[in-house]
Amino acid sequence: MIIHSRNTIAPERQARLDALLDALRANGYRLTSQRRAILEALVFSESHPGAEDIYREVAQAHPSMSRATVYKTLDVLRRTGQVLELESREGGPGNRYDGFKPHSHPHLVCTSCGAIVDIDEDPVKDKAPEWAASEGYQLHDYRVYLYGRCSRCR
Amino acid sequence: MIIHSRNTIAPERQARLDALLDALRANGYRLTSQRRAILEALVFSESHPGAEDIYREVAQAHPSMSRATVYKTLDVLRRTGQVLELESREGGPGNRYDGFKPHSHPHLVCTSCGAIVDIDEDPVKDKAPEWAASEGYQLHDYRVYLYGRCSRCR
DNA sequence: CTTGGTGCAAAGAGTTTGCATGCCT
DNA sequence: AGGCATGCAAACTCTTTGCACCAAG
Repeated sequence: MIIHSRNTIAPERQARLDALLDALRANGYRLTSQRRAILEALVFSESHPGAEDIYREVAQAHPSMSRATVYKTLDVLRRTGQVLELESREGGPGNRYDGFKPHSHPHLVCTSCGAIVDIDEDPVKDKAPEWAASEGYQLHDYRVYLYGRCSRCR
Repeated sequence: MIIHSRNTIAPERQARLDALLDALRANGYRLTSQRRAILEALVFSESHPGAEDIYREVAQAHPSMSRATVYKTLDVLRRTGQVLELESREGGPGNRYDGFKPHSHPHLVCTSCGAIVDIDEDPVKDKAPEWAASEGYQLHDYRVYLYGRCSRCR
């Protein structure tokens, strides 16, 4: 999977990267070169990469990079709410990550090639708290996955 | 996890079990005593059991039961569209299954104890095909998971 | 300097698979 | 009788963990 082709500069991605770095600093985490590389790969990817994708991308510049470091960094980001973890298995093995838009939003997953695209509309967002409350639950988060076949795979 | 307490007869569950048996027969699958037991555990459970829950329930009457048989039977049911597989990891490890209402519908998952309850409203159902089409995807299925803490866990 | 981070390897968990035996149809 | 189903164990994959070494602050 191609993480990104950084031919054109994406200012909003750069801003998001800065915000991520700030968030880690604010939480007392150290900014190692490995972490910077992982954050960069995450934020500049438009394909909702998996841990393995991030590892392969980052390992090019950091040959000694370990998968464990990728997982540990993803764990840090998850705990600080800076990455959205997609747990759907339908788009291939392993979890997928969104570091650019870390708030919950619906995703459309190709069950053939694993491509994932964001959906901008979200009818669940507003209703979810009521539903949860009516069952006595305190809502924390939610996920919406649509499964289908993308145009390229058909 | 308690699969079910069958003190009161649930006619709609029995009807669903019969439909499941018919579906397997219609697809040329053999009805072994193990399969019957697994289907029964699935259909009469109100807790969206995981594979391990089903195994433990069924193993009581079938001491030689294998986990592999549970997984293989779930695979048969999945392929024939007779069970809804919930892949969310937030409610504990392992997939969860709904054999009573095999059509997709939203679920509310307790991230503390893993309890899962059905949500009857579903604003995604109607909108999903449009969203998918607008991205060039052919929609097959979808999932909606709400995560929270149930009243007992708070 | 001090403490948290990294990288390696091994462990872990859930699920799948190969194969000999068994039993449904 | 024939062939799918079962059960055992091993394999597999993704992810987590323990620990010695290293580097950020």
